[in-house]
Amino acid sequence: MSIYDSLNEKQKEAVLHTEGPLLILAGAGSGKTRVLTHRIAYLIEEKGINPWNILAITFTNKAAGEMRERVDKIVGFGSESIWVSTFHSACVRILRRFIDRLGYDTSFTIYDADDQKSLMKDVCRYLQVDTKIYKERSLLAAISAAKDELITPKEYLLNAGGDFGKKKIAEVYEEYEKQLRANNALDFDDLLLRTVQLFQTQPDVLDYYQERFRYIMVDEYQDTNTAQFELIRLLSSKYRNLCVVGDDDQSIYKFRGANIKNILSFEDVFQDAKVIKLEQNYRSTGNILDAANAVISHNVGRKEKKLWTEKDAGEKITFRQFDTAYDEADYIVSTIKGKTQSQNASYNQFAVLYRTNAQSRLFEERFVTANIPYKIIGGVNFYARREIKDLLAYLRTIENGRDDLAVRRIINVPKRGIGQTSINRVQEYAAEKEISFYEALLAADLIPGIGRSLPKLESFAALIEHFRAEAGTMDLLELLNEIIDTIEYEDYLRDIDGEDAESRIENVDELRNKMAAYIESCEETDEKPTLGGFLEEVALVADIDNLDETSDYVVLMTLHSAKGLEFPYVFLAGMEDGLFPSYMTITADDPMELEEERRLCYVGITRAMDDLTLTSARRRMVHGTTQYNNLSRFLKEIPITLLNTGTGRLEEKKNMDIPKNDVYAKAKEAFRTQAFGGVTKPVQQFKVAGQKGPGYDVGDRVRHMKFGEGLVTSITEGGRDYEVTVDFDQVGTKRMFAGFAKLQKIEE
DNA sequence: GAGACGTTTCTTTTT
DNA sequence: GAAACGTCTC
Repeated sequence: MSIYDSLNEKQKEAVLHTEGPLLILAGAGSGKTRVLTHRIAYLIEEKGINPWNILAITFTNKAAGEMRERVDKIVGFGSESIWVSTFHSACVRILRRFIDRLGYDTSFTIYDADDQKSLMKDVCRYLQVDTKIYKERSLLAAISAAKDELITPKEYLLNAGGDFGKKKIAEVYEEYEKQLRANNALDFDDLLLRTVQLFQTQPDVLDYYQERFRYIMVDEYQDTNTAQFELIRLLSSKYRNLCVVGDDDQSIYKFRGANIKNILSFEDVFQDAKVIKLEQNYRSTGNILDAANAVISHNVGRKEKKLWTEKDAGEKITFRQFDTAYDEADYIVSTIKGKTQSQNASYNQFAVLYRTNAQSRLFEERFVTANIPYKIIGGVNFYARREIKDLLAYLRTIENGRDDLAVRRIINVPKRGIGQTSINRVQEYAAEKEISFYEALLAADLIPGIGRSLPKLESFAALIEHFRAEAGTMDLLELLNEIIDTIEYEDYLRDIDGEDAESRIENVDELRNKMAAYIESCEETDEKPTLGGFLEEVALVADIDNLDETSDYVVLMTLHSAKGLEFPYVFLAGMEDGLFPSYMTITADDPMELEEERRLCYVGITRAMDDLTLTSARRRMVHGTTQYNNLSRFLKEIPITLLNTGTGRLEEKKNMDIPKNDVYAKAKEAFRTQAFGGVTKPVQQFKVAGQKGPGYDVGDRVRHMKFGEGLVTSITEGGRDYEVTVDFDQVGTKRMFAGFAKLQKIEE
């Protein structure tokens, strides 16, 4: 009996189809990782393909590690020469070797979101862009979107036409690129973009990798963006052995540039592509699967498929609504406690999923009080913490003297009496001489007007030079310790914030551990540990990579992070309109945004194997104010027969019994959300109850001819008419003019 | 140049 | 409610 006999017919078909383009539409829990690993095994063992010629791309490092492990088990040996990695790490590996062809140094630095923002601030200051009008964040978002689509600054300008805003973005984009290059740095999007450019302009490099990667597999294909698509198209265009696995129903990264067309039109681009659907689900019970199918069927733009299972219907899905988010957290935590006792479940069988990272805090408190081990995935990345970034900036400065951002970050950390004025002088001098900030520091005595700061600058430069010299002789860990000791960093932390100091120092310790782990992993693969290698690994880890299934803790994370995982018991918290789906998507003009949100819900439901619990709260604190939310519309898409609600129906307490002043808070909140999403208008005065108005007030229930009943959340005077915002029960929040809307107040 | 204090903005999701 | 930002004082 061969290992392939354990596969079902469809899975087997996918494994055996090795030549030419192949699209596997794999529903949630249909065993796609199994297919991929068996396919790799089949290629090596039955087809005699050299493992060296196989490339497998996954979404996270964690998935890559698991795949390698599983292939290891089936194949025996040779699996270490398969390339299993994420898009980003594959690109870094290629660029470290060839990026000099594009005029960068191969020791380039990778900038994270934080670095990007600092750089963008510099750019805006330099170009005198008003960041009140053009926010750094939105500029970066626009640039990132452009890079995902492989659009260069010049092309962006051409596309802008007469649009002033776009022309401005093009200008910023160009300068941003210039500064990245000057710093010998790449941002995340660059990693993909530059690799594509490398392949486009260097035929010999492309040919080298085409020859190497004769068999390519891409997991989570529905989440690839245009740059990633182009990358694999180029790589696979010679041998055409491209196998992509994805599920259009699980596409949840549109905001990051994922192009769902990549999967929906795969067959158009690769005309001879074979398509295989995997629809048998091995993960969830019948009820859970029915609920998932029911929810996702509300989406219009999707490839028709229906998951089925041989499993029993299982327990009904539990739903509970609570007064507050605290009650919700209490319920979930005590239920977990209860089930570990009554059903003898272990903590690592539970996951709590939510829409936004902010929701994790309440749970964290409760888990601590209940003394239940837990792990929060996501939120503030470990490597984004201030103390870690400081130390990494030292390492980066040692590694890449052109990384101005890193140098400027640490020039006065710990305090050396070097202030903004001196930094600006150095900066100006560097710009004038067209040298890096650090080079300017080395010649600080030539900087005009530097005055009394000179000795401080010189001693900082000497410090870095000292570390550089040591970097040549010491091993990595010694170097890190030397830095921490020399700058007396732990004392510095105690100085600046007494209270948090200890946890920050623990983080510093953790950084040492991470470095030690890196060195160890190098020994396993016989690579030489380098500073560059460490910094690279650090730049590309996602928090989810730290999830360890063998440790016994409850996992808390966002729905996005949960993709690809499964748990026997799943809690989906915060099932409320306004939170999930978010206000952004409810009020968006584009209905596709709500569909993406629904896919996220589908992802959440399908994480559960045996037991799914949905919860919501009537009120919760958001941004420091109390918000009142109705039940999530997604809940109502689940057939009531699948739910155990305690009462047999979806109970919905209307917002009528809310104290008046809270209604105002909500109204204000709603207005702000509206103003933020739409055209920015000066905030107008809120009408106070009792004054002349359209015949109803904030907090009243009204009826609209088309939209039905809803709650008035704000009324503002807009010139000749009143502008009314109503949260309708059926269609969500709408803003309209009272004169046209003809709203009828419902008397209670 | 540094620290204290008040004000404003933000949050959807992440490699 | 926190973090980032701006302003003021020493």
